[in-house]
Amino acid sequence: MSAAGVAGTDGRVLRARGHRTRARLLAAGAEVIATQGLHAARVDDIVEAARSSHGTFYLYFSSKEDLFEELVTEVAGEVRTLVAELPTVSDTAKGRAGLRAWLDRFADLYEARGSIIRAWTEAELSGEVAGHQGEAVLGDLVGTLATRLRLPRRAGLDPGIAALALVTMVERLNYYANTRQLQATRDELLDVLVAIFGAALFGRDL
Amino acid sequence: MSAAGVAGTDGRVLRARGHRTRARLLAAGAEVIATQGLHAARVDDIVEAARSSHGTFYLYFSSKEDLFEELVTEVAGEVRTLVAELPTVSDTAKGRAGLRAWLDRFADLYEARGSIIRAWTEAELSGEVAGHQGEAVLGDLVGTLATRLRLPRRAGLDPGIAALALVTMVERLNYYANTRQLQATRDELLDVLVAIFGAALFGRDL
Amino acid sequence: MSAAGVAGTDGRVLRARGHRTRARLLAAGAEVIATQGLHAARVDDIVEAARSSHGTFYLYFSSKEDLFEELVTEVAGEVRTLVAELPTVSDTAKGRAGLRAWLDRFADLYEARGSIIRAWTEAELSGEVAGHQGEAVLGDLVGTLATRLRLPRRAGLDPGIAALALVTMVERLNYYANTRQLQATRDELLDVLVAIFGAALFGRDL
Amino acid sequence: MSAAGVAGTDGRVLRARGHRTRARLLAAGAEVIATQGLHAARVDDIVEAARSSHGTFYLYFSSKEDLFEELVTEVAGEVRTLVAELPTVSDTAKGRAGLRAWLDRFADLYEARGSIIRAWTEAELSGEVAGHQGEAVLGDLVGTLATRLRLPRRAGLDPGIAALALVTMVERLNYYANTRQLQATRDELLDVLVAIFGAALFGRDL
DNA sequence: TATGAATGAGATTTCATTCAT
DNA sequence: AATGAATGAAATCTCATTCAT
Repeated sequence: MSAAGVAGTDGRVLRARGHRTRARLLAAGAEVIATQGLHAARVDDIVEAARSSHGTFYLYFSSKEDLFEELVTEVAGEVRTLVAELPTVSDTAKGRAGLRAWLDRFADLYEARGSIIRAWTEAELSGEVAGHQGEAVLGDLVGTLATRLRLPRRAGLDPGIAALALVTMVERLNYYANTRQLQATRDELLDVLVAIFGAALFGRDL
Repeated sequence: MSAAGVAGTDGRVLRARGHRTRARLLAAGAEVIATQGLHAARVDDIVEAARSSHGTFYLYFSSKEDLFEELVTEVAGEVRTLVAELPTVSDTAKGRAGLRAWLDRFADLYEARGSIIRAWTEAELSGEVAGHQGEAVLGDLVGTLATRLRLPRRAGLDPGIAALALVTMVERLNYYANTRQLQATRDELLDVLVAIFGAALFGRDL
Repeated sequence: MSAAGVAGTDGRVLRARGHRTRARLLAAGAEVIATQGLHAARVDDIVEAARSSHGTFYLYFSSKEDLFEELVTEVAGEVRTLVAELPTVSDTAKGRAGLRAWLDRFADLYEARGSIIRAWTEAELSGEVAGHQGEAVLGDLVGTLATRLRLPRRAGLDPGIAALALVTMVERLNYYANTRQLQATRDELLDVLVAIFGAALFGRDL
Repeated sequence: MSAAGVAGTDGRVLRARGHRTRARLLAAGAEVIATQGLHAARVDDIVEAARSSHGTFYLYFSSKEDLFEELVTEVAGEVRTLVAELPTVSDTAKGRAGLRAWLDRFADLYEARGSIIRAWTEAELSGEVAGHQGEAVLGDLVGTLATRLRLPRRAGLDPGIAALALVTMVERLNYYANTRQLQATRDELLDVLVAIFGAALFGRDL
């Protein structure tokens, strides 16, 4: 989406200043939601963090949900991009290194955007936001994994379920690492994920 | 907790009718929270579902959060009981059968109580409820798993992290199964979980 | 009012047990009002203090105000009795001693009943209770004082106003003494009151 | 306090319109509290009297008590100013005239602000408001009186108690005059007060 | 005569959104 | 393009009073 294409609520095409203000509000929204959670985040907090005002907020977003969906769309794009770059994983040193590198990038993304991802999951579940980008992105990720990871078929397992199992494991482990409920270094985290992936994929030792 | 020991907000000991009303409110609370989420659930909805009134609600609970914590304590007890019964898993048919049976019971519990567990996780994270039973129960589960599953040490992996990874996988897979984002039979679910556990624990093929 | 004449809300004549319960509620009401003030005093507190119940409360009093008015009537009677015993004050040692003794009894009464008297004043003023016994009792006291104290007429002063001035001084000084805003012994209190009365009445030195 | 320094609940600096609204709410609050008393005064009444709304009310005050404390601070300032201007009273025509003039100003202040003063006294006593400005102001007044009135020491009276006695007399007499429980002209009121003060201070005839 | 459960009107407070400048 | 004042619907919680036993 090019900057020129972004418009305010009423469809006006925005000038430079407008873009900056809009971006400030988005960033403030992300920050406030990360800190306080989606529900506790009040428009008041967001405009204060953005050093803006209520009136201005509604100049750029039609509602609080609107801003949130915008954030989700942003993050969904980033996730899709990352998913597209998931390497085909083979049972070689190179294959493992590629997987580890990819999981490292995922961890980076989660560190930066995890709060949005979490809020998004919760919100979609409770039906508080309209779209269902979440399911789509998740389905995308699971589908790609199921394909690229070449999960063995011989055991009669559903590769979709297995892929989902592994995906959620990755997501949750990053979640706990970011919420400080898990004290672990990035390397320890990746060690465990790669080991379990490896065992699941190639039947290797843990 | 014997019935005689349960009391209203002000410490009164309740009679039979009181107990019934209180139980009705708890059940209604669980149902409404399951359906709408903790935030969207209004006291209004709960008392309506319980065919009771605001005044009565506050006779038994000091706030919506109070009722919720009560529910959480209930569920936490059930989870702890189940955790205590986690078998030691060995690489035998019997060991796998024991694990599968336990995961089946976990799935049952999650089916019945998952909505509370989810709301609880979210609420604790955003600091909306006082206690931290969630972390304690999770730590309990992870610790028990790390011990009983005899995760291999030779790979230099942190057993705590590995146990957490497996636990979250179990929890999330049940989550998606219950929220209908995952269409899978109970058997398909257990197949995948047992397979990944087996691979992680004993280095076997998926 | 004889015990036999006291009845419950519905006009029933009460038996011994009923009388005791009613008395317990009255005493509890006085205590709670003294401690927490009229507004903060909830029926809940009163019945708890009386080790009774809501249902029982409304068996004896038609409302919270009803109990309060009963208390006021009681106190009003005590005040009237005391007022009736106000001695004629002459400018002699005996006259002063009589005045001092009477003020001492007033202080006793205020110590015991001041909280009711205060609540009563406030409530009547804000129109929260129906009756106007307060004004009547005050008028009675002022009238009696104006007569018995033989306030000098020659200065052209209105004896009613002067009597009111002195009465309020007595009431407020006791008030501050009882609310601990004034740290004074009973003797210091009486010294000041007698001195100012004396000066006002007989033009003597303070 | 300059207008620029006054802010809403959240510390925003207000513009002209905001100041007007805030002032309207304060005035309405004073009026409603005067009429109905602190307890009976509902936020609803206040915003209606101010032709404003609930939301606006809480934009400027964090609660009903907050508004009330603001009023009290205002009045406390006025009382302190008046107290500071209490003249040293000597036993001369000029001294009496000065005292009378001061009592006249006190009566004016009480006429305008008495309702606040009364509510304030009651509220502080029952612990419904946080501050204890009342005791401080009263102590101030009593201390100043005790000093400036040169109450005779020879009688062995505590000047603090005597000053308090006189102060309360002034306050209460104004109170009864304003609540229409005392029908008296301003002059009659002042006559009595000056006379009793004079008698107390200089041992003169009433 | 006593009890305690149940009620619901009414009060306070919050906050997304709109309005006026 | 920006601001901040104003709004009011909706949610929580209290408590005097009534009901059922």
